[in-house]
Amino acid sequence: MKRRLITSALPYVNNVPHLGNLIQVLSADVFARFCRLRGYETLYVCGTDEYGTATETKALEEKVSPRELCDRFYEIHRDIYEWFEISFDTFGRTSTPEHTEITQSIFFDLDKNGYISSQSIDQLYCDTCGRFLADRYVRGTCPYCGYEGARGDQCEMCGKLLDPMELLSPKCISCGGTPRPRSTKHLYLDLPAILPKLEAWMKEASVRGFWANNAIQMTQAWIRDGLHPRAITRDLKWGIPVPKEGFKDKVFYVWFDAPIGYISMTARLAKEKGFDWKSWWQKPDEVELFQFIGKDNIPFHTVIFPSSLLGTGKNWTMLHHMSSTEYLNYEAGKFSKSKGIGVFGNDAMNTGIPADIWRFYIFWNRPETSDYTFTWTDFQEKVNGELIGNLGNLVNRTLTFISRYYSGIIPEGTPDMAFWKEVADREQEASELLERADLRDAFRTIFSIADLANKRFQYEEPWKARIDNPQKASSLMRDLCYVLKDLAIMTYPYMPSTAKRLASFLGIEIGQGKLGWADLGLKGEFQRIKKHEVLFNKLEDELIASLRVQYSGSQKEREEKEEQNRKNEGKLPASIEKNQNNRFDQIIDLRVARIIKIERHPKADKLYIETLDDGSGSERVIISGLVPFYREDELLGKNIVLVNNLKPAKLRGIESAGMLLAASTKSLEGNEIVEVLTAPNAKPGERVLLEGSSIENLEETISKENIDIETFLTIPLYAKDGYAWSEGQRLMVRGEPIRLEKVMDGKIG
RNA sequence: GGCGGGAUAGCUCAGUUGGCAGAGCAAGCGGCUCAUAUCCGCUGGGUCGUGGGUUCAAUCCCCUCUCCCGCUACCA
Repeated sequence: MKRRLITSALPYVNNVPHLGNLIQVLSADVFARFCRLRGYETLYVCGTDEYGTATETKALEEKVSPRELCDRFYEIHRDIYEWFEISFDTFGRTSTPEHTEITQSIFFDLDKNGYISSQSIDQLYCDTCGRFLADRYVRGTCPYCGYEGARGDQCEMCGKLLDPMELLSPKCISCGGTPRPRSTKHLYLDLPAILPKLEAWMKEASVRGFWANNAIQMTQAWIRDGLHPRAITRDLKWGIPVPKEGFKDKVFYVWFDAPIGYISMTARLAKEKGFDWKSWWQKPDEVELFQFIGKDNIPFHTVIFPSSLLGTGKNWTMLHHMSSTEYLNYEAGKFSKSKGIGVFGNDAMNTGIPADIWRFYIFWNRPETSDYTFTWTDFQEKVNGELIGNLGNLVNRTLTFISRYYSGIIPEGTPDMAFWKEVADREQEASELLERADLRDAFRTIFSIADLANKRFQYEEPWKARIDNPQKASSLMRDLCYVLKDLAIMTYPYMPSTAKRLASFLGIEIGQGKLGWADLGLKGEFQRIKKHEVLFNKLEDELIASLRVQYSGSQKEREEKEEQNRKNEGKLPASIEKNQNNRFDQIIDLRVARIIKIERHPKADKLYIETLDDGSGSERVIISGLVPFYREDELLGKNIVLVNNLKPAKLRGIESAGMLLAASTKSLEGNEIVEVLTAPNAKPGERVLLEGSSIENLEETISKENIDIETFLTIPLYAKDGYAWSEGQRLMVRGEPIRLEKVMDGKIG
């Protein structure tokens, strides 16, 4: 029986985990608890991933050291996981001496074996601080709007995305000095060179370790699309120093050191407890490594980390089973930290709903094969229906019955072997599923045993039988007590507190040295019920309704939801159309502009760089992917339709301040036809409006803010009958509709 | 545009050596009453996204298309 080394994805330190993030940690916890109960020697390792730009920047903003910031967030994480009763053997962190030591030694081995190369790139360097500056560490004057405090990656005033190199009079934000461009060298992990080893390993390991389907697919896609050398160093302070001549002022890139955290956290625990970490991590014949992650993390665990280990030439304990889940979504959309959407760990704690209820819901619906949507209604239904209605009710009705009619003494009787055969079959099935870390199916199988018991309770009608046929009723109640014992054991990995309470009702205990997986079935003797009470209280409508409001998205989204509801009720389609037009008016600012200069993008095949006269007096540059469809001279001098308030974006290193509109369709032969919208009779700067709009009220309603491309794309624009349309109205300039010649019908974008 | 994933009952989702399509919840009906208005039984409900192909037989295998989600890009 191999020992089991279990890890869950290391949470990045400066975020508070939400329910979606918690799935990994909880999943590994269930698996670890199961393994211990079944007698496997088990080690569950997790901890915070702390190094990197994000932490360093946030610390700088809050004027604390990265260490202090991490200390604070480490506690937040630890408290949340503690509340959820995660049974880590260790919950460590990556900012430890052990981590540095092991990361560096892995690097030494890789370097020694020739898997490390180097390459130079240009970045801003601050002489005073003596270091290269990450994008966000530079501020200067925005070359577009003149704002003096623009950040290196984006100007907060005009919203333009920037390259730190284009800032006028750039300043280092920590010392105020003037940085200058300087070439810097970085180290690369030569993944292509390790590929043969990786492929050989992956081919076998994925089958033997019955990886989740998404892990196999994604890994194969990565390998198929070609691996490139990956930079493993960064010009930062908050990280592990690179122990190589010429790179001493650099640190390792987080993705390189983070997975090594699994190892170093084990090493730190080993030091405390007095064992050798290598007895876990360099014993592939004795140890199986199970890793629990989300699908976004797959390539790091199946390609990059294994490559790092294989490249050392040492005999590492490699990934055995990959349990990678899909996403948990929230109500209408996604869980999102930045937008504050969803239920976070601390929210769950504040609801007053016990951890085991959350654990129940997470596992009942664990997104194993496809995304799953958390809704409050669903939460309430599943908890009240399954957890309370099925399991809770079985416990309560059984124990109440025994205490009322048998004075709490568990009656003698003869087991119903047909019933126990069925129970044993399902227990066997659940065990097998758990061995494969199919946590959801195993959980549901366990509940099906409670369901079976409820059915028998109902069918045998002990409330009648205890008078007509006392022997039958006694035997039934005795069997049910044994079922409750089994349920207590089997639900222990999933809902430890609840399982312990249930066990205590029966006067038994679960855990190491107590009852475990081997005690399933008709084993042990019962005397009497110690006590009993309801396991959970129902989730009331009022509570759920108030939580839904409390944790719903932004105000704006709530309004949209209401609008959706109105739409579903099928009210007043006319007014909705009107709404859409208002939306068009409020969001999009279209202007005529003349192309006064056009050239090819030096680093792209399909892109033109167009300089425009947009009537504002100053020139404006946009990029368009029109090379396959137009020659330069066909476009030069044309009056095009410009999206005036689109957020700028970089294309192949050059910024585009807006976009022109073009219609496209497919010819009968399947070739793409593209036609730029033009307004030959208009002047640059003139507004393009929807038919029927008057310019006076539009000037008032138009948003001054730039919109992003996603927002823009929510406005339907299309070509029909040789005109450009939006929501049933034509686009007009100077009172004339915009005409198309080549693309009579098609999309506009 | 590329890659990946999805589309199955009103809702959330299962469904692999291809064989008349499933669960739970919701809806309707009936029963029981030990139990937290719970539990048990029955019923209704789906052209398995579109159009082709392979096959005696396709939700499943192959191709086309449409729509949705994620990532990504020389979309802007």
